[in-house]
Amino acid sequence: MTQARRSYHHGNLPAALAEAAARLAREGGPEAVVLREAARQVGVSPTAAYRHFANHDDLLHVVKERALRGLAERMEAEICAGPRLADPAAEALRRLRAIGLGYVRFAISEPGLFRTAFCRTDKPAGVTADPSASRPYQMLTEVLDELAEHGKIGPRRRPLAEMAAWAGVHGLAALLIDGPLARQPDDVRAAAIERTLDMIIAGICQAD
Amino acid sequence: MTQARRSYHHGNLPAALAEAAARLAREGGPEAVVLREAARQVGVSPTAAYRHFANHDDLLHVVKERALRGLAERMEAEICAGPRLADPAAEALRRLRAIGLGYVRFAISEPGLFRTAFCRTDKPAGVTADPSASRPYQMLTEVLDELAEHGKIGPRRRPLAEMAAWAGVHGLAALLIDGPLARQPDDVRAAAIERTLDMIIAGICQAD
DNA sequence: CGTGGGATGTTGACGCCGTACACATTTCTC
DNA sequence: GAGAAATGTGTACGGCGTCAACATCCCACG
Repeated sequence: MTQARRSYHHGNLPAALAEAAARLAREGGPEAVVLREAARQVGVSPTAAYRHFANHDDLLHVVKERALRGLAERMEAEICAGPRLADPAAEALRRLRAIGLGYVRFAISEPGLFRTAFCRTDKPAGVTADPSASRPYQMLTEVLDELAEHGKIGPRRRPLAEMAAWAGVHGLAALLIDGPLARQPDDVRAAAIERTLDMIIAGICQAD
Repeated sequence: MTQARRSYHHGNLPAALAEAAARLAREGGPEAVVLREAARQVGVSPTAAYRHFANHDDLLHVVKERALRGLAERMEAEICAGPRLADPAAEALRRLRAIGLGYVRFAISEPGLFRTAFCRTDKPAGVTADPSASRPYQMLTEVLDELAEHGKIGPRRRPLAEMAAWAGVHGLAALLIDGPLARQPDDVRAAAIERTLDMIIAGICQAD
């Protein structure tokens, strides 16, 4: 936590502000990222933020990038968590499932950050902030390529398979944190996750 | 369009405000729904709105319900558009696809309203505003039941199939209007829609 | 018919927000 | 060590949601 500073200068205001803003996003989603409140928590005047962020949207954008990074890390963790399988096709399937599971688990455990990761900002997603340029997306592509090699995905169906898979898990996450599944008991939610991941895998893995 | 009123009393302020707010949502999404602006467009003082809406969130909630109704209508229209097929299983599949198509087409043609339909509001979705209580959802359930009857969906896989299908189209819509697919040429977007609907149908229709 | 009360709309104010501008302080560089 | 560049402050403006007090209108009841 940030404590009262001794000198006129803060020392590392950009990082401190970003951290405070990220905390706000974590607890209340993108709407809760309020520049003045972040400055308040850091113990600095509101206008000080403008030395390091162009405007409110810029600050939000930084938090968004951070949230996307958190999502990516969660997904990677989920992939590494499971045991590697000997059969390459089975291993690819395991990874595909793990990627999806990491996605929705992050959404569930950090709904505020998840919503911030996909909130609209004026500034377009930069290289770092575009999920389709991130490491998990690369891994998804690799996994799908492997499945195609092993004949699990027909060549005509291979293109855009990442988008279809992404759509599935993203929608699932949305239903879980904001939609009708948010108000369901845990066992129902878990079953819905299983059912949807099954749908994605079966729907992705088709011959032509 | 609303024109200057003649008398002190407006005549139908609630409807006029809701309409103005809906217009704002249509053009700028939920963030654009600002009470004062709606009042301005109707030609009334900001506080007049408080005679008819508890607060800003209440107004937004009304627009949200309206947007959900628009989505439902679009889906129904899409179902009715196509030719009825003789084979009942094929007909059910056609409807399933039409439901999904209506969903994403509404999102594409009315992104502001679509985002408003699923934006967070303090007030929980009432009976009218809960999509899972709406007519299209009922139709989705019916279609899935039919597919189950005709053996296209295994009994163990039938439960929660609506959630899986919903997740798929909802995520697809999100990717199309805010995500990476938003910045793609039309042919890529169309292909992504096809690919994802295929995934959903194939993923839903599985034996146990 | 007229009058009084409830419904409806207005004015003014408050505190919050993002943000611009001028100024103060510190730190860095030559 | 002096000036320049970087960093933080104070003040102010307009916009927002919202409240309290007041104005206007309409209608129901005597």
